[in-house]
Amino acid sequence: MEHSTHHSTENPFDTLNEPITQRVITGLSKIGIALRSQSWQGAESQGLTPTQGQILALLRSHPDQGVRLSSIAKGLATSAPTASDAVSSLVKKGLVSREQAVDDRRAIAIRLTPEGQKQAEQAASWPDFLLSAVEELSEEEQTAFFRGLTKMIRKLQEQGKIPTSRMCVTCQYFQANVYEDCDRPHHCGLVDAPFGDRDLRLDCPEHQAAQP
Amino acid sequence: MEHSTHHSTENPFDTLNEPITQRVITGLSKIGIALRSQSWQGAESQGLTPTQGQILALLRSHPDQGVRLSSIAKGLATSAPTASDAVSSLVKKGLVSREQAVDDRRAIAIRLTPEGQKQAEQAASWPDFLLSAVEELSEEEQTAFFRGLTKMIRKLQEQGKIPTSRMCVTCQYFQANVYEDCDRPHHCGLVDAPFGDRDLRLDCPEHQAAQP
DNA sequence: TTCTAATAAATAGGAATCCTAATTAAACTA
DNA sequence: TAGTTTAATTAGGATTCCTATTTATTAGAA
Repeated sequence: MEHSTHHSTENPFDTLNEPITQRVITGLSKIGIALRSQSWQGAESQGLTPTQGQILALLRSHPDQGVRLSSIAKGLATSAPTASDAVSSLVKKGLVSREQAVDDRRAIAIRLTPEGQKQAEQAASWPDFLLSAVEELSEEEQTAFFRGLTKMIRKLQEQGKIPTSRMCVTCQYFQANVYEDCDRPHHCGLVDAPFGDRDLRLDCPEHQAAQP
Repeated sequence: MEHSTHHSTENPFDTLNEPITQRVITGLSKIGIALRSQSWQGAESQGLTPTQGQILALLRSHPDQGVRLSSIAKGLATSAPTASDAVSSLVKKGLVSREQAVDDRRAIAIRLTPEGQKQAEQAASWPDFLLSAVEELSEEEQTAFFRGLTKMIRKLQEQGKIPTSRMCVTCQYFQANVYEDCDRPHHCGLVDAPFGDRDLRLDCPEHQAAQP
């Protein structure tokens, strides 16, 4: 009765407590509150709003070509008008340029200006207020936490509740669990090397979408 | 060279990848985007805004006495004016009442009306859109994830980056790691029973703040 | 006691967010 | 070519969000 039968019903917490799934959701909601309130603090110090800062950060992570307005709206999970407003503000501030897209004359290509480039650097780093909190976890805990996060994000993407991002697990170069090695069971066909859960990426520039 | 030296530098991901802490932060930011966009969807279907819905939910979890405006502002990590505006909207909609506080004539006591009671029920459940994502994790993964979440939230609270909530780990009834039992090492002095990480609460109505 | 902070909330004012609906222009498609 | 879809903007309205200010009340100090 000491080491093995712990999931018995004698534990008052089993009946008093909300299910753990519910408490995980509560916890994530609290992180959400922190993210919301800190996004204001981070952005305002730069004279930006959260949306504006997030647009700069998004442009920074897609440096190749100009980005469509619709991509921005999708990436931030806002409506097109909201994205358009924010881009207008950024143009007014000289951080971003609106250009004709070459391949579609309805569309625009949004790019960072040199000044925007600089600001984007800073804007992308506001979530680092979480760093010290993440560092409270041991390496193993971080890996486990990250794996859970990856699974959840993937599911949310499948459900259309979160913008799709360039994750390993949805990449054509990715082969899951092809090696015996517990630490590095996966294979990336692009760099042609094995890797593990803790190496998974959530937003890889080299991502090529796989067939579902 | 197969099972033990996995943290060698031969793994291209060790050098190519961002550190895992950074990717955890990226993942949490993505969850944050989901929370923001879904909070609109959840609230709008009720004719509310996210802030308004969150206020209803907060009032619901403090059913005893009327709640101060300042508590609401703190709990939602907004400024007092924002909270005041949202409360005014709720009063206009008949979901909430503003009363004189009995002990302090400057202060107000905010309460749910019967109609607000009903709406609060619904408003509190919008984060359940995460449920199916959390259920992607095994029981063990959920527990590990929850433990990580708890640690992070505690740290964020210490740093004042998140509103303090009524967590076990900051409660005077809580004694950490007093038992050998790995599954239930902690003790709750209120119900006088051992419990484990997966039973920890983030918002316990019986919470009594401990001395730091 | 009386004067002076400190606190609780509301108000003012302004920029931005957020939505839906409607508009304009261009690109597919039958 | 006509009709539909798509990309983006505009319009309009409620809300959010901030800081700074105002009013009332409480608490502390001389």
